Amino acid sequence: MRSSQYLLSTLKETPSDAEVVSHQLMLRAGMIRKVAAGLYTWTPSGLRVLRKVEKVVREEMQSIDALEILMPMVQPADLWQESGRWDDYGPELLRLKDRHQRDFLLGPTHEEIISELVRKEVSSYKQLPLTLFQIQTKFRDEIRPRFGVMRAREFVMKDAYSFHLTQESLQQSYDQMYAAYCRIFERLGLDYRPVIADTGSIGGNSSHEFHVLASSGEDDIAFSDGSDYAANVEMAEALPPKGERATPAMDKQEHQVKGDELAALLQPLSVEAQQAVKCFLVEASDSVEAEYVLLVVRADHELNSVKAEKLEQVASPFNLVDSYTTHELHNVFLSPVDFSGPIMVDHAAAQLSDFACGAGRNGVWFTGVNWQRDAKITEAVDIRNVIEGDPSPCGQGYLKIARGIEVGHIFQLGKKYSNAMKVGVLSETGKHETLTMGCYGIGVSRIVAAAIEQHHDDRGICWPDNLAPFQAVIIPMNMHKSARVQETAEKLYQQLKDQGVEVLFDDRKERPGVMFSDMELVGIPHQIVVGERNLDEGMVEYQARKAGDKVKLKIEQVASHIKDALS
RNA sequence: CGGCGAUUAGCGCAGUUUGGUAGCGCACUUGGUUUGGGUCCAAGGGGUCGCAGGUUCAAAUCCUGCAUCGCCGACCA
Repeated sequence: MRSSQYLLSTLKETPSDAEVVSHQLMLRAGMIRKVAAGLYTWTPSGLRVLRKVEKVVREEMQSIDALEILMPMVQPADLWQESGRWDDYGPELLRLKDRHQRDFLLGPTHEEIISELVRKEVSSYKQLPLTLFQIQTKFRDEIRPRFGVMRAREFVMKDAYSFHLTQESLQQSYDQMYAAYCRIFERLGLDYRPVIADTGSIGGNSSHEFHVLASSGEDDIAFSDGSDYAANVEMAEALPPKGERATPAMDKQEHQVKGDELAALLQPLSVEAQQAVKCFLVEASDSVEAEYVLLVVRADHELNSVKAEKLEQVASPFNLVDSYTTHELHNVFLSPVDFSGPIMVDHAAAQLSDFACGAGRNGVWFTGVNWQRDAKITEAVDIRNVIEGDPSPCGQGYLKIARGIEVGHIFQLGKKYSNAMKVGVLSETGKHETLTMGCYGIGVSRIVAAAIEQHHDDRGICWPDNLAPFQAVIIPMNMHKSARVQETAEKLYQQLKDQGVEVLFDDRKERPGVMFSDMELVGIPHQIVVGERNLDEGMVEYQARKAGDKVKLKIEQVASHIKDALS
């Protein structure tokens, strides 16, 4: 490709609404342009990269015999009514009507459509196991789209679905998919971690997320410094502290306090946050007689609502109740003392003695409170977020916490959808069996942003070879004044093209500085500079975008040198 | 959904307090100059100042409503 015939729309200035570096660079390098909140047009350079990601994903899916299909983005409501998700899904689901006033939706995911396909097309156990995938545009009406294509409303996703007669078969496909995902992220040159994950609203049993480690990530990942253990903080287990609770040494005392901020309130009491607890009022589930459940964690810890929601006593969906609206009591004064309903106490808080807590009256706190004597514990449970330095639940090492960008997620769905949508086959014994399912997603467009988060410097993007929009670029110095330079550049361009190298020939009538900075911004990994300076010796200059040091090459060596660098 | 803020040329912004001819930098076009790291000079094109209504002799500027976008929070794969 000649840059004079290419749309190379680079920007010097950073658009003001781009916060994270990948968003800034994608705009500056002319990869995407915003159409509306969370909606982007992929321009030629951006699309080239997106297609590279798709290519790797597609190849690895094919390598485990997953079959590619393409399902519609617009889906009829009746299938979603059948699975129950028409009602379960919130405003994130964009619903629309056709001209006959029939209900449709823009697909955020495709379990219903694939279930509909498989129940019609697959009728015998002999056709199993079966894995199908597609690379499709999804739509989720995110509350707050941000960070460019990292969290867009419309995005490209690879989604795969597998169908099995037995759990063992599902486990087998799940393991294959897990391995394929590892190969994909390795080939894409990403620093990633598979982590134990929450199954979220899609439901099911086992689940792993694949995270690209980056400070701009939106998820906290906890991982052990002594083993391979890694989990989303939502899921990472906080081990109960060892040892016995100390015996009470203080009497319960009442204190008038000012303000309603925990830290400010503790200071005059001379109580450390580790020696105090905070309480949360949540709706109780039907299995409990009380209306509310009280959740208690140590004041320096954070409540983990994913864990709390899984408690039998707590209503799902998790609903935090504002005690001010219910009892005219500010949340900070909620108290386990004299609370009538179930009191679920985090292990660390349950370990405390002589601690401080709210008194159940506005403006009053207790010190010297002790469990059993002053307040009951219904059950000690794990309902807090782990923090850095906690012992790893795997038993080896301590936890560290890093930010991650979720780029892949695999689930063992079980029979959630196949039951609801009656997906089954006749087994060997002639009996009807409901299938068990797995589903496996990769955020294809998000990967583009994630890769930039990991591969950039102050001049622009530094693409790994497998992702770069072009593999090599030829930058001629003053070609429009020098016939020799032009001739050599043209010759190299032809040679590289003939060898199948994706090469950009910067034949614009621009000053060298402009070309250098544009090509570095766009991030083309291999640069050839053709200039009068070296032509007398029959040489040109080679520079790798990442390493940066310049090497002189004989003109004849260029093509093979680039080929070697790429392999 | 709640709080805050923004909306003026393709991009980044000034002008709004105190109403009176629409500005700057980058980008773009033309000519010249320069040529191994975003040259320099000159000339030029491009705007219903987000939309609608109101006040006024006169509104980018004051008032009202709406829309869009962003940030923080809550929520959510």
